[in-house]
Formats: sequence, structure tokens, C-alpha cells
Amino acid sequence: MSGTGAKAGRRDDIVAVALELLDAHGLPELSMRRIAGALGMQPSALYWHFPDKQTLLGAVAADVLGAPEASGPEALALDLRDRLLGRRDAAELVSSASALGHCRIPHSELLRSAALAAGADDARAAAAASAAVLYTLGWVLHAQQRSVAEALGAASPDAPEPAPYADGLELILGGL
Amino acid sequence: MSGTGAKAGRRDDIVAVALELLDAHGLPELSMRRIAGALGMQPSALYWHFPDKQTLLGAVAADVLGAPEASGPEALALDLRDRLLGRRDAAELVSSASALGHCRIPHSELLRSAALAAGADDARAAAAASAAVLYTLGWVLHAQQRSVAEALGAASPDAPEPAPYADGLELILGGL
DNA sequence: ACCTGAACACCGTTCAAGT
DNA sequence: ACCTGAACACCGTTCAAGT
Repeated sequence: MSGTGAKAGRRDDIVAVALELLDAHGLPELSMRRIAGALGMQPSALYWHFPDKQTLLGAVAADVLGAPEASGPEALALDLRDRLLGRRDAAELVSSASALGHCRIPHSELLRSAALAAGADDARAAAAASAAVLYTLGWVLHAQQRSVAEALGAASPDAPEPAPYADGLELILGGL
Repeated sequence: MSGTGAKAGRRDDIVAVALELLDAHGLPELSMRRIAGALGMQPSALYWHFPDKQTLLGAVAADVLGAPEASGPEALALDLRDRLLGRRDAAELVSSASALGHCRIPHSELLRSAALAAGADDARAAAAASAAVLYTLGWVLHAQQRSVAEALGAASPDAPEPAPYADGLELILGGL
């Protein structure tokens, strides 16, 4: 599920188990000690495979993002949104891993190409791709943390309804 | 600097000192123990003023955001961007505090009103305001963590140049 | 009303040493 | 090559008790 597909190995076991723990308990509970515990090893053993926790989380984020196959700009943005929505706390994970340079979002480059193919010039394609990715990440981040906030009963009663995802995306990708 | 302006009080001292520590050492170093230490008090004393760390950070975030006075949509977006760029790690602070419901971004509502005043209908105004805020937060987040990453020498050499802020904003607010 | 002191249950990371 | 065991230097939070 992670690399370009090959002999699994201990490193991929670690990423797989981290993903399970993420789904089961969320990002705040995802500690090195818990990952190690779930694998029956010592926390220190993880440091043979990864230099630090951030790098390990980057590998998990890359797994969440996968290899998108969609080809139109809107389809790529929706693919990204759906992958993020599909896993617990994925927006926060990906957002911080990508900002820190520990994972790459393949949708970015694909979106840029798709915009070029649709006839946009270089600057316009780059702006649209970057805005679409940042908007999507932000939108899902907000949605996921909103849902955890109200699950905790801390439903701030005056919080305004977020605008629908598609409306914002349309503004960004509208001119194709 | 924080509330609507009144008798300071211990609570505002805490927020002010937290802001100084944020500027001086960054968000990862901003612990309850350090804030308390800088005030010459025990960490547990902070819990008389705030129920938990997230709430305290929410108050700090509100202080960073302030009370914007700009009135056009673009001016409001730029005001938000500049406030975030003006303080260390501010984008991450505000992004997570606002997503968790511990602070409000006043620019959101003002942007919506400004879009309405510029002739947009309700749905369009809401979409533009939300997209502009999410885009701005994401753009600055990326910029700030990029700069910390390369300060640490971890300058990922293949990281693509981010598109200029104004280009993306133009896509979102272009139709006024 | 506001704070101390001590404790609880954790963290990420390093490093010598084992196999 | 891969992992253990123990340690270091921290965390956020709770709570009885003080003034």
C-alpha cells in the first residue's frame, strides 16, 4: 500500500499499523510508544527505521494520499477531498506533514498539468492548482475538527455554517 | 491588547506573556510550564484562569487576529495575511484554534459582508469569504513552515515554488 | 479569589549493549 | 541488520492545601 509496491518489509508494517491506530484512535493518540506497543516492540526500535516522528508521520500521510488517477481539475480536487475525508484526522496529518516537507501531495502537480491541458497559461495553472489544494486542505481540516469538537459536546453554538465545498471550488476552478 | 480594552488583570498578563514567548521561541516551545515560569508562577496556577491549554491558545490567537478595520474584500484578506505573517507560527496557531472552535476569525464575517456590499448574492458571498479565509490560512501556514524547514537546513530541494498569494486570491475574489 | 506543591500518567529521543 | 532496556529531559492536568 505504500511505496511503488514491493517486498513489504518492517518499515511498511510500521506505517500500516500507524494507519490502523490513526483510524481507531485519532492523531492525538498516535504516539511512538503506542505504535511500538501495537507492533510488540520497544519505542526506540522505531528510530532504526525513521529518524524521527515527523518523518514517520510523513510516510503515513503519503499512504493516505496514494496515487490519484483522476484527470480533470475538479475530479482531482474531489479525489483529494474524499481521501482526506476518508480517514480520521487526515487533513491535519497531511497539512502539517506537507507544510513541513515530510510528504508531497501528488494532486498538486497533477492539478497544474490538468489546468494547463485545459488551456490555462502557466501562471494561471499554478495559481489554480495551489489555491485548490490549499482550499481543500483547509476545508476538510475545518470539517474534521468541527466534527470532533461537537463530538466532545463543545459545540460552539454561534459557529457559522461553513459554505459548501463545491461553491468555493467553483470560484477557483471556474474559468477552467 | 486583548479584550475590548479594560482593566488588564491577571488573565491578560498570561496572554501577553504567551505572545512574547511565541515570538521569541515559536509554538512548539510554548508550554504551560514555560508560560508559568515566565510569570513566576506554578503551571497549575494557569488552570485557575483557563480550563486547558487549547483555550489559552485560543485567547492568544484572538489577540493575534485583533480587530480588522479594512473594508474591501481584498483589503480584508490582505489584512489577515499580514497579521498572520507578522507573528511567528501564527498561521498554525490560528488555524488549529479556529478549527477547534477556540477562536473566531473576525475577517470571515467582515469578508462576507464586504462581498454582499460589492453586489454578490448570499451563496456567492459566503463561498468567497470562506474560500478566501481558508486559502489565506493555508498559504501562510505553508509559507511559515517552509521557512522553518529551511532554517533547519532541511530544505527539500525538489519542493515546488508556491504560487504568489495574490494570484490565488484573484481567482477567489475576481468577480468581486 | 488566586496560588503552591506534589503527584499522575504520560511524551520524544538517545544510546550502550545485545543478537 | 535490527532490536532491547534504561535513562534523560520533558509534557498537560488534577487536586488538596494554603492565604
